[in-house]
Amino acid sequence: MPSHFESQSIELKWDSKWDDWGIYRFDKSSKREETFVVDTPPPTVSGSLHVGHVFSYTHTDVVTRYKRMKGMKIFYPMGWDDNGLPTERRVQNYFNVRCEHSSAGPYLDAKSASETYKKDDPPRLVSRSNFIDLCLALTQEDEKAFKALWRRIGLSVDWQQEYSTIDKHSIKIAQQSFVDLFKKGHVYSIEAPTMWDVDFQTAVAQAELEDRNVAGNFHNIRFGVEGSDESFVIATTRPELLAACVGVTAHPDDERFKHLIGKKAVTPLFHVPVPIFASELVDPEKGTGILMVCTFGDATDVAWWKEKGLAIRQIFGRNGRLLPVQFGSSGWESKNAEAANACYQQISGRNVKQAQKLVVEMLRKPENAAVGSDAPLTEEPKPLEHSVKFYEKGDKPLEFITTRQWFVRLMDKKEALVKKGDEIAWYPDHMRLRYKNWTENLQFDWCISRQRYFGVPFPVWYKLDAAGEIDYTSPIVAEFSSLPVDPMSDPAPGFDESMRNKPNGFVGESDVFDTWFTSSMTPQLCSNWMLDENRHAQLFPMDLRPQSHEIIRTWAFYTIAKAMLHENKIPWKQVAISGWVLDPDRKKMSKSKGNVLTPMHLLDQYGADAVRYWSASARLGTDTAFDENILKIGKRLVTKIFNAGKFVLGINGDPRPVTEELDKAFLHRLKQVVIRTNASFEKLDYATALSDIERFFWADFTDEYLELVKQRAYNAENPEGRGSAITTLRFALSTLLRLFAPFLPYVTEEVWSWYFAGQGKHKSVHTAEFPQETDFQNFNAPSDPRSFEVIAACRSKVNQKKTEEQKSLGSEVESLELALNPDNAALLKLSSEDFKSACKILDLDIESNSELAVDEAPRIKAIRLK
RNA sequence: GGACGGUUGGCGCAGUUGGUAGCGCAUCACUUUGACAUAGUGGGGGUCACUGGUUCGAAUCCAGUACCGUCCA
Repeated sequence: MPSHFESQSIELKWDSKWDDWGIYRFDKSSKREETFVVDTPPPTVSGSLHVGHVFSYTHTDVVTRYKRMKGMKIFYPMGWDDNGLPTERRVQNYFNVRCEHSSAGPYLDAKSASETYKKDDPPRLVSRSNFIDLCLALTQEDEKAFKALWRRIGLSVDWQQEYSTIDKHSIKIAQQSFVDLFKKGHVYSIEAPTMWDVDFQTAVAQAELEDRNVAGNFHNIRFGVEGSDESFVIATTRPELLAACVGVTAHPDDERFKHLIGKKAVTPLFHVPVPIFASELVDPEKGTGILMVCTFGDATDVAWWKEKGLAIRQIFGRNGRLLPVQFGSSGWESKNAEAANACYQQISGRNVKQAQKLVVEMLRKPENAAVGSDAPLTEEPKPLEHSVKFYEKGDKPLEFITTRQWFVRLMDKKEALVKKGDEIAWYPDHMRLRYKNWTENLQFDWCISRQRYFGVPFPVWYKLDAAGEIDYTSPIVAEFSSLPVDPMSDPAPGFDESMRNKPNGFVGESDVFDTWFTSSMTPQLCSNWMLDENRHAQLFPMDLRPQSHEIIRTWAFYTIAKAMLHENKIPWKQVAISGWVLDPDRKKMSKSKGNVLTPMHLLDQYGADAVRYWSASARLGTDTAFDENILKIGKRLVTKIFNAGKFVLGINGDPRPVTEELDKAFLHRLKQVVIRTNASFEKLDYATALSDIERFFWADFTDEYLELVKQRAYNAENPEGRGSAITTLRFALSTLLRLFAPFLPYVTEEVWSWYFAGQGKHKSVHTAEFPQETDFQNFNAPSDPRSFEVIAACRSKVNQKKTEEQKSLGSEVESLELALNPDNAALLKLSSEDFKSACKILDLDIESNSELAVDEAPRIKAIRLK
């Protein structure tokens, strides 16, 4: 036996042995009911590694290891979420490259791209396929780092079930999903106002939005009323949209504006007549109580546009700059086109900020008024803070821009989706409310088109008419059998490649799927949905879905939606929500705050088991401030297990039947812990299980029982008593190692290997049976389970005395007269030899005293210390 | 503004169906005793955020308030 626990070498040793033995490999022949299937949310590999990863993935592993020891066949895959914008951004920065649809340059492989990298050079343009190759190359590097971490913390993943959300198989399943939804009528494409990020130049979905409070200004602007001298003042935070104004609205009950409803307003600067209508959505308290409706300031503008059939005046382009517009032409009527165009000339081509500044300047000029001779801006802009929608990864406010996008129809299925969520068991239960609230408040169908490159392509082409115009009304969708396809390089069915981009030919859909469109298929990616019926039946629905709470609206929601739309099923039976790791000041860790902790140095310093201990001591759903102290405690526990194992297995002698009252009473207590631990695990409450096991191990086993039984275990003159102790010690150690195994796989395996691996059929503790109540059926019950507590209380009394007298605990007691309640006295007599030897008492007199209550501590009547 | 979670010794947390407050860390004193000083023994430290209510009895149940956090608008 080694004298010290060297975590790093022991981790390496077992990681490679487990791999050789294949103990985590999935048994393909297992039946569904004996299989435990884990859906691992693949981490985004382009994100940085941090302790949060270790934290939540350990939770899954602990539960999975428990299930494995309970005899379940485990399916535990690992995936990498590669595709999507985060990877594109990382690749752009890492190699200093850019990609556009039309771009082409000399081909750069990853090696030459990094060798020729120069920070200050302008980005190098590469072709779409070149860019994708670079993305693939970099994600493969990132995967290696993640995989090394997963192995280091001992995740019991079956590495033969590894996948990436951008590999051929995943592309095929994701495209199958689209084709299936298309055939069922659940997807549609439409040209409509869509939330658009002007920097990334892509559409985004509701789930990717973030409300941010930003500083803005209320601008009060005077509008005219057509055919009169009358005027009124609207308030807006977005004066730059004045040229896009298509209406004016006030609350129907607002007496100030009632007489205007039905008339036409005239805008300043551009002199455009627009309808004035009433709407309940207007808050009369806000601003001036009357406001302008534009193409499109926000979601309410979109709603009014739809409801009132307003005009569309799109002034912002996809790059967030103002498009050229000709007032006086059709759709751009103006009462003074010349003045309007003169004003617009100044802002055309500008971005939002510049345009706003210029418009405000123009509004200060009286000659731009719609009516009267005062400046249209009636007072200085009033600063305010208001909430604005951003793409969660973006820096500029989103614009609503009219573009053609594919959508999954969800708005008509909210009720059914809520019902599906209720069929799933959520841990902790209150997390189901997050799902429910999100689903009920859904406002838009799911926009799944992204104008990006590194993603799964739509399996879609469009016909071109004789004039070369795209016909969007009857898209050509690939057949299942032809998948995967890339419509940008594969010709549409029925066409030859030479007909691409030609009149009467075809064009490929250049957009890719929202990354969630693929990520929401992880259960089906693993079960080979539509490709292997048996495997799908064996693995789907899955048992456990672990994830964190901020992605309930995305990952959980979309996955539930997909499973419902495809097969009207739930994707998993249980969802376990891990909390967040906060920094020591209870603040969320984020790159921008610079408070992100990486895990590797912690693993080096404390060992994988200690890091796992820290993770597993946090309950599901609870956010935890990072506390290095817990790692120290974990490391101490590992050392203690190592030493206790060394001690127990270092005692030689023949095991014999358990006959001693102390041993029986101790085993009885151990049995209670086993029962409680199983119950906790069944509720996925691994944290309570760990704390129960730990407390029992430390207090009852090492501090109490080991000390009490030590002398008897060494006593060759009492073979029965010694054999009883050895049986009890080994059984208890074996049980405790197995109880700890899901949490601390390395130290338990190490100690297990010294003795137990050679004894039974299990060379690894991780494939041994998890302890259960029936393990104890061959042991006789103690006379009274309380005898353990009674003897412990007596020992404590003697220890107290020795400590008071500043004696060592190993010092001898010449004589002791101890008074106990009569029942307790009888119990102590059953184990008085253990008591005497443990406390080094030479002469013991036990007095039965009926004045003492059963739960009262024993009383020292007389003691003589040596 | 809506929903959810939290508030227990200096710090981090447990407290299952209401019955005299627990654990770990830290702290103080002591002890090297056949695994472990990364240890052991003993001690000190809390009117369980606040206000009402139900009850013989409330950290626990009910109502409200305050503060912190998260999610959503």
